[in-house]
Amino acid sequence: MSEPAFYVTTPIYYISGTPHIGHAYTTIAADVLVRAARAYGPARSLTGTDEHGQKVANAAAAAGMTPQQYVDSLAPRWRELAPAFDARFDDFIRTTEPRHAHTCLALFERMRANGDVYEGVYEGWYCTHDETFWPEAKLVDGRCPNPECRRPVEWLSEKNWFFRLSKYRDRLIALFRENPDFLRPQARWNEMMAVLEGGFEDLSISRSSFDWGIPLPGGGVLYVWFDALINYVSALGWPEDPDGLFARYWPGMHLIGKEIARFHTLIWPAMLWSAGLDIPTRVFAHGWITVEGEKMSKSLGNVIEPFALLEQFGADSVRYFLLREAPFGSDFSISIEKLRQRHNSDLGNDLGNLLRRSLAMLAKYRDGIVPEPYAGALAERFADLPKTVHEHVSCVRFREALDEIWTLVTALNRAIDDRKPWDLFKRQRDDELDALLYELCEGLRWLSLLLFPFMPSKATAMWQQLGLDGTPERRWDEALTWGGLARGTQTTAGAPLFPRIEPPAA
RNA sequence: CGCGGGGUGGAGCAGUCCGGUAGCUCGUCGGGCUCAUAACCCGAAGGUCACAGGUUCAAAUCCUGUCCCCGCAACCA
Repeated sequence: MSEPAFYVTTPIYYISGTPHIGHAYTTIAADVLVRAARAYGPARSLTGTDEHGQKVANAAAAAGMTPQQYVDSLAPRWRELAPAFDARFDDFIRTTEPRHAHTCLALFERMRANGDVYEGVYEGWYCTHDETFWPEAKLVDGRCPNPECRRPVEWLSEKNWFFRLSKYRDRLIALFRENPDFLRPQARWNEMMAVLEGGFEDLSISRSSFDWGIPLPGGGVLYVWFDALINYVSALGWPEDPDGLFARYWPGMHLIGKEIARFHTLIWPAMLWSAGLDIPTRVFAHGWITVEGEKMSKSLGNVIEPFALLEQFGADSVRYFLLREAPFGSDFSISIEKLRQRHNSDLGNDLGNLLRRSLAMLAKYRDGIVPEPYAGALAERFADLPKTVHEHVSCVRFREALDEIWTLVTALNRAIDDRKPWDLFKRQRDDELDALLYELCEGLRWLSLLLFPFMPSKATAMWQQLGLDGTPERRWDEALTWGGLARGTQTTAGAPLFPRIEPPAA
């Protein structure tokens, strides 16, 4: 049974920032989704960088570079992010690429032709230092409300292009009502409904006070957010679609952080409708990672650097922690100590040790050679596991998927204790011993396949210790049938999968 | 009356939408086992589900009110 082509995106990351654990989180989640989708059919993933806007232009100037030189110097560190976490993306888009500008202008023209783009005046109180328009009500004594600024503001007005967003309000409300799964989790859905039921004004979609952006005919540049959202379709080659990617993969789903739900679920669908395109299948807005319950921020100095974490724990342990620790969608807190505990306990003690003790016994009692296939109670009990795991992952319930997988880990560990292979060996109960050893190896093969989306390199290591060729990147409907591990396969116990990490000496 | 999230055994969290024996992980204590990364397995203790009212045969779950914590300027998933 094959499913329709699956397409998932991360947001494009704002290039002048520094990659932190939150970026890694979204990136990893998207990678797991796409890998799991591939177990059943074609799938494609996209990530990239958002490179326009005045902030970038100013930072470039401060660094003594042209904006293009500046973004070119920063792009590599964002490209490194996904591979560092074992996440493989099919495409990486930069908003400064010609293909992107091309799509943006085509979309802009399409919207204008449909009467949804008009010229108007954008004005308000502007703080030059913060480069921000402030609503009258926010001003403090007529000055910039930013406590660290408080400079006088000036009335600015510029002629800009506007998008008739208000026109789509009713249609958006209908979308949210009829398709509650369009935006998950529920808390974000409620929030956006509240926005829809409140005021809903047209959106200024161009800027004329600076020029680092996609130039529009007749002057000015596209507003960064307007430009940014379009990346999801420019990467597919819309509108010409020379490789057929758009036809095949759009619409897809967006994985985002909760703070940008508004752009992705209100503005973006309206833009697509305006241009006559399909809207995303769904948007999942995940929560924030906090440190000791507080938001990560530079000013608090509690930012967790993703690359430092990798050195200590390895990509797979970090991936596992982030997806197992909390239900996907809610905020949760991270700490080195928690990571260490999960690594030692779930991964080292439960999983890694299971592989090791099983293969050690197989080596000791049967020279490491897999015995005759045997299907008993375990085969029956876990027959539906692949389906269950796949359903959880498809619904972005990573934690629940891992919980399910762990029931197999626990069952195998328990089977060893209950049936005491060392005893069977002594008493020469060969059939019982063979049956158990087979179940352990076959169970481990299943674990390797099921865990591959979550922990690709450790799952592959398991696969190889089991004496199997290639990697556990297989179609689940074919590979996950009990008895797939062939008799006579030569296994080789290797180094511990997740070596214990001791706490820092007090 | 700005908006939103949250307050559940020692710690961290599910469960709350669709009321019906309060569950998971870690930690603690006791036992078992010896194949294994001092790992594994079994059992136990420990909670008036923030507080107060209300609805109900029945409320962590629904309604009302109160208290407390956290986000909502920038960086930013």
